Amino acid sequence: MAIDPIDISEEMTTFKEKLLDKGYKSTPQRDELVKWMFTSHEHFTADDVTEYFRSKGNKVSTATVYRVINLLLEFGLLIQHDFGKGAKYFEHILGHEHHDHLICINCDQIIEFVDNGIEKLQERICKKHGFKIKSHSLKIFVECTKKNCEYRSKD
Amino acid sequence: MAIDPIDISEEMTTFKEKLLDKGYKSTPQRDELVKWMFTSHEHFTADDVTEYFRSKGNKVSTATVYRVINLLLEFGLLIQHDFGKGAKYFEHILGHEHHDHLICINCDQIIEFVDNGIEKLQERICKKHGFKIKSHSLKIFVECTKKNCEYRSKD
DNA sequence: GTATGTGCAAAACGTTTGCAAGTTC
DNA sequence: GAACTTGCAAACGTTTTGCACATAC
Repeated sequence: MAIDPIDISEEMTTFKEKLLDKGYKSTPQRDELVKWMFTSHEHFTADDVTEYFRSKGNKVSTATVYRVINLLLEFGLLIQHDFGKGAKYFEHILGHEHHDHLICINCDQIIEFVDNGIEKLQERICKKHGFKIKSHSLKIFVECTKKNCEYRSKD
Repeated sequence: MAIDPIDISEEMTTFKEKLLDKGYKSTPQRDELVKWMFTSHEHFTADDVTEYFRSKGNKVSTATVYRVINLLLEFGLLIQHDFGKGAKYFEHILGHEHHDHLICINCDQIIEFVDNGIEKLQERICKKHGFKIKSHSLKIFVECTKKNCEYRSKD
């Protein structure tokens, strides 16, 4: 799939500002990793990142990958998902309106969708219970229609 | 909190029938563990179970606890949740209509709620995308109002 | 020059598995 | 007694951490 390049220069600036703000330093590793994560069009795991850089011949240590991810989470520039597939999945927030996910229980397919009904529902429920909303996560587990996915459509 | 005892005898029978059905055997460990899980009014982790039995002086091995949990999941008598708190949480299905969760991001409080709007929403979305619904999970992350929970209400 | 970041290997965590000994049917 | 279950410890996959060395400011 062709990647239509997003302009991430503004967000890179935000990132660097946040770094300095907190007394952290700008390094080539952080730059490269953050650039990759901001440009990624998919949900990715820590391992995806490491593997990508390894395959390009640029070694990054797992530790650094996780440290950068945690930095971005702290800055609110990355969102974490738990799709029940073992590892955590991440996704940057650039130009993404809030969305939820359809997850195939058999294969790795994850589809995003947006539905305004949920936002209203969420507000209604939190108002009723008197809590302060921070975020929500709606996952609908489905069986998808990919050809390579029929293998467990028993029951 | 006083526990109002539920009658689980019917479900214990179901459990034993399913065991025999699949050529598995009934053992004292399974009985005790399943009884505890069916009687539990809370979401629990594998560790909660192990700890409970240890504290009572009845040793159970972690392996057996996990094996029983997986058995109940296989039988559809237990539901698994991922609340982003590290370990998996489990909950029996007895007398529980489907519900979703409010999760405090700071403390361990998890509140259940029922809202019919979600069911309709779920159907609408799956119909639109042409997938077969298996289940859904709506989690609303909030900050709760427990006294022991104010400690991270900054930002 | 000091504080912070990196990479490595080791540890930590929740969960699963191989195997010898014990139980159930 | 054949098949299944248990408990232990070892293995697992993901994520974190301690530490010596390297880098940014």
